Amino acid sequence: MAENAADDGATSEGRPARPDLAAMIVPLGRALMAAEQPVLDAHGLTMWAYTVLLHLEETPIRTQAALAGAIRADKTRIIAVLDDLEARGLIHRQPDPEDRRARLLSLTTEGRRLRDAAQSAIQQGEERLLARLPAADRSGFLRSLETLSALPELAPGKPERTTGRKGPH
Amino acid sequence: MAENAADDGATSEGRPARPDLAAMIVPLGRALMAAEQPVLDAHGLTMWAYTVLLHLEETPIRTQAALAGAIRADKTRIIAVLDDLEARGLIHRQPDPEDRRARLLSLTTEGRRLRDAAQSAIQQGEERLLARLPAADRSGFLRSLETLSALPELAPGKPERTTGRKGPH
DNA sequence: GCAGATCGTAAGCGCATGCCTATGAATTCT
DNA sequence: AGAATTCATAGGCATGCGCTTACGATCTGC
Repeated sequence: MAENAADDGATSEGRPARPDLAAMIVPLGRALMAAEQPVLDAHGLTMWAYTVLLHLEETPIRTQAALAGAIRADKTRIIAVLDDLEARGLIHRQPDPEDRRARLLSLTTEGRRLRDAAQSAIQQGEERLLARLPAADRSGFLRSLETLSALPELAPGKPERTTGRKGPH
Repeated sequence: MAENAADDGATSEGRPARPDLAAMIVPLGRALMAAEQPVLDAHGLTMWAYTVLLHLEETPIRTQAALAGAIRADKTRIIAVLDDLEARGLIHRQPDPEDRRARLLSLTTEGRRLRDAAQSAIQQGEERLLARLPAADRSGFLRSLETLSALPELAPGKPERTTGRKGPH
């Protein structure tokens, strides 16, 4: 295993020993989203709505702007989503007594129930994929994902100035 | 290892032991793409162009339609990309002598050089990310990615009927 | 040789999205 | 009190994309 880079990365600058991370991960994400779609449809949720439900539970969110930032959505774009979720009794949107400009967002019991049901079904489908991995790699894979997801340089940062999407990935 | 799901998935249907795969992978892919962008800019390549260069080398592609399918692009959309790449001497686009409707696509030496340079730079950046993973997990992570990428159910399949993008991820 | 299918190309439609601006309500600073 | 800021909301603009249609050139089957 000289500079031929057997399982080493492309550190040696030659032709790559592996595909680009993005070239593997982005399509993977695409496929996962595609797999989610039917489940979400079955639960009457859009991807945005599901994302909102997920993030409302995970961290205490106070302002809609904060929520929008957290899920990388436009502040003005989640309004309709929230309107819908509220109308269906899945979330509460009460004016903050401390700062009546803001609307306090929280899940209703019904919302939590739906979120749990959808997420459970989704993760069940994902497990079918993970089952394809050698058991030895599986937990490491998940651990690695969680590690990378927590990295600061992966944080939303700041979309510096792009209109709409960019590339194929 | 009861139903409490320590490192097990959400098979037991309760609150999830981990975030959704998509919720971790999609942002990761987004971040990777964002990290690629400056490198591509520096090499004078768009994401589409880079993707084309990558796929032209990897598998012998004969028709533009096949290429478009392989990179999940619209047949009509890569034309401009190919025009540009050809004009810059990075690819050849000769009419197939066997079927003069088709254009044979191939990388020029210059194209291969640029592709190698860009990919090398990109993977170098990716290595910095991978370095954050415990060495024990790293190779397994990459192996898992390659495994999952090769899965048939992750293959482009067929975008069944979506207009533009869909969700937040 | 003619009909139908295929390839590359061009042009247009519709859609989802991000960004910007404006408006009104409420808060904070001076 | 008045000015500046923040929040939620609404509307409009521009972009990137997928899909469809159309067209000419070409290949294939009859």
